[in-house]
Amino acid sequence: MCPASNSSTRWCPTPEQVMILEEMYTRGGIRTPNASQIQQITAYLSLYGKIEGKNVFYWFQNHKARDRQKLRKLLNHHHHHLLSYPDSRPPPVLPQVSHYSSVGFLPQVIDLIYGK
Amino acid sequence: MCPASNSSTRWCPTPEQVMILEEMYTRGGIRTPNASQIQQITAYLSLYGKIEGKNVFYWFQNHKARDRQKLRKLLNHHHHHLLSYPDSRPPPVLPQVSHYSSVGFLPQVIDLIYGK
DNA sequence: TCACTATGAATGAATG
DNA sequence: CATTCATTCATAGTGA
Repeated sequence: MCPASNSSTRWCPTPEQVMILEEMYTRGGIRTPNASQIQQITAYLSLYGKIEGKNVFYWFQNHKARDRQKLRKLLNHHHHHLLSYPDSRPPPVLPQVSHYSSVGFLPQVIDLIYGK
Repeated sequence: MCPASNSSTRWCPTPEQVMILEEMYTRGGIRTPNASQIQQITAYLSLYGKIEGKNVFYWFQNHKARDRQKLRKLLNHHHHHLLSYPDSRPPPVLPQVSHYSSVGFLPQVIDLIYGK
């Protein structure tokens, strides 16, 4: 979020800018805008506040990366499998890790702690 | 501390979880666990209380970052004149484009948003 | 209630 | 693109 007193050096998008960016991402399907797209988007968003091309560039990169991040989004809820979800659930790209046997995984954690 | 009955929004690690995490950090040397490590750690720590993968992820990120931060300030205190600003890096790789016509670009952005 | 600290969470910016 | 780093926001806990 953007503090009122922005003494920061990094870009701080306004709510409108975020809204538009997300709209472009979700509804527009934009993932990796090219140079001219970035330029146009930047020009448009600058109507709502200071912004540069690199901000747009990074925003899409980060958004896409975190959208499908194996961390935080997929690592989390292990199986909320079938629960009356009529639609297509998010891609189960679960970082399929070894099923640890009830006897096997504890030692693995020990290894994690003390190095292997 | 963690309240027994938490209506909290954010993760509140139990003392055991913190202890184990710090053990992994210091003795195990774990700094940035990968996806499968995070999974295993999460599974193990869930024996001591509710926890998700992202909590583990963030815990290590923060712990490492604050270690660096501490070290940085320490170094800064000793020779603060030598410490460089974080922004002394090469300019971001920017798809720099020239110019857009002030009349023509807005409709194009609309197209970008809603598809063309 | 306010000030302050520790720390979980988030995200912009980079790097390789 | 994935991964990591730096910095900031947000909030629980605490003391006065």
